[in-house]
Amino acid sequence: MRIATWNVNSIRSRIDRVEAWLARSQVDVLAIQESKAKDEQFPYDRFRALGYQVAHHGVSQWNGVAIASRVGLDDVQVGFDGAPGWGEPATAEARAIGATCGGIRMWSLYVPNGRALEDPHMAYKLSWLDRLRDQATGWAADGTPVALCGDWNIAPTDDDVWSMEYYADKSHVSPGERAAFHAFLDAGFVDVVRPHTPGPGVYTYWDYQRLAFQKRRGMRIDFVLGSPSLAARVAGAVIDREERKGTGASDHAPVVVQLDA
DNA sequence: ATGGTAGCACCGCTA
Repeated sequence: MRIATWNVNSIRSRIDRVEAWLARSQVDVLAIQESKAKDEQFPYDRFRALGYQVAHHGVSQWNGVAIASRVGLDDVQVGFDGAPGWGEPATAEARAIGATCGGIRMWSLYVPNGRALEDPHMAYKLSWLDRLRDQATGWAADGTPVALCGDWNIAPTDDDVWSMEYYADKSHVSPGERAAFHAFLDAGFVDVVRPHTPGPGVYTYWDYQRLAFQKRRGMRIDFVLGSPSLAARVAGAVIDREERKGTGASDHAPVVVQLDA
């Protein structure tokens, strides 16, 4: 079985590329982030035509998460208990959806950006991650294979950014964010991609600006964190940077994990 | 050459 995660940066503008990528990548389950669509705008039919069931959660033009599966899709959960909201008044954003696909408890996660170190969005990001870790620990407690897939908006080590000088005073690399990410590892989750895609200089995201992709100026911020029983089944992983090329690409590359059996 | 992109919805916001 093959699972993947991809921040598509608008499903409506990217659907042709997503369709073509599914056809050639042959993934069984795809966690999608940043659909930038409400449920009624999501192109369900395009996925169905390829043999995938889809669960999508989108409430505005921002955020939006989905799971597409051709190995079953059951027990869909929108959001997670205790997830903090944003705005005034604080309301839950469309940043998490879970479903059981082929025996794997899949989660598509779009972690809040943080924006800047002193921005209120940073506290929201850290709180959101703390609550997620608390919940995810419970999901995996009985040995269920859990895959926390998504855009984490954190570069956990210096090797995960093209320049620490550039990011020194910016979000994504701060000690607080890295601690929030590391807390998942402490809870038993494993970055199942890194052993198969060693760095430095290996990224999943490149800004659209300043020819970042061509200059190899990226960040590794998209991850599949597996519970121990999932991690034990990982046979390989790739970051499909070919998909970042050409006109009409998302600014994120898909990340694919091959599982035994 | 000291700026550059992209997407959505609206003329700014988010990334």
